[in-house]
Amino acid sequence: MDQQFFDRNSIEVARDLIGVELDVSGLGGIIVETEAYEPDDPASHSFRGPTPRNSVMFGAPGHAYVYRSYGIHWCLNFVCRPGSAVLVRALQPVRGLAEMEKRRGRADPLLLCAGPGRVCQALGITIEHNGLSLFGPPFAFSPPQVPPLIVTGRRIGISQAVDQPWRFGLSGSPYVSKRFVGRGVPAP
DNA sequence: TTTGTGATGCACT
DNA sequence: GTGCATCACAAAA
Repeated sequence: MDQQFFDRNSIEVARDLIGVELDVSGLGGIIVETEAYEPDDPASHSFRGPTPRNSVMFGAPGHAYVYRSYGIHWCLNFVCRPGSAVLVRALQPVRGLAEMEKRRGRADPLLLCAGPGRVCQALGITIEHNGLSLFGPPFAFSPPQVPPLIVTGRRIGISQAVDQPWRFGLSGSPYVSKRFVGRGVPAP
C-alpha cells in the first residue's frame, strides 16, 4: 500500500482494496466492500469540479476524503487520481471488536461495519480525518495473503450513473452492507 | 421479506 | 428550497 497503489483510477483501486485489512487507530478489519467514483462520473462529488467539501479529491493520491452523509453519518474515501476516490462501504471486523461495539452501541458483528456510516462510527472516523495521509498513523494497511475472489455490482444509494458496475465485494462475505448477485471471479 | 419514514447538516440551485 | 455515496425502526404483506 504505497503511493503507486493509489495513483491509479478508482476502479482498479476499489477492486484491489478488497481483502486488504484496514486499521484506524488500532481498530478495523478486512475491507469486504468498496465503490469507485470517477472524475467524469455524475454520481461523484467531484463531477462539478472542486468545492470546499471535495477539495481533497483533487489533491495528491493516498489521502482520506471524509464527508458528512445525510447530515448524520460520516463516509470514508481513499483519494486516487485527481477527482477520483474509493468509498469504503464495509469491513469484516478483526481488531478492536469490543471498542467498535461500544462506539456503535450494539454488538451484532454482521452489522458492526456493514455500510459506510457504520464503518466510520465503529472506527471513530470524523471530519478530523479529512485530508490525512494514508501512509502513516492513524491509518495502517495489510495486504491479503492470497488473492481474494471479487464480485461486482451496481453502486448503492445513488441516482446518477446507476448502471456502472463499480461496486466491489469479497465473494461470499456475510459482512457486506447488501448481498451481491452472482459468483466471484479472481482479481486480474 | 419488502417498503416507508424520520433524523439531521450542508452543498448547491 | 431541494437533494443527498445513510441508518434504524416500524409497518405492511
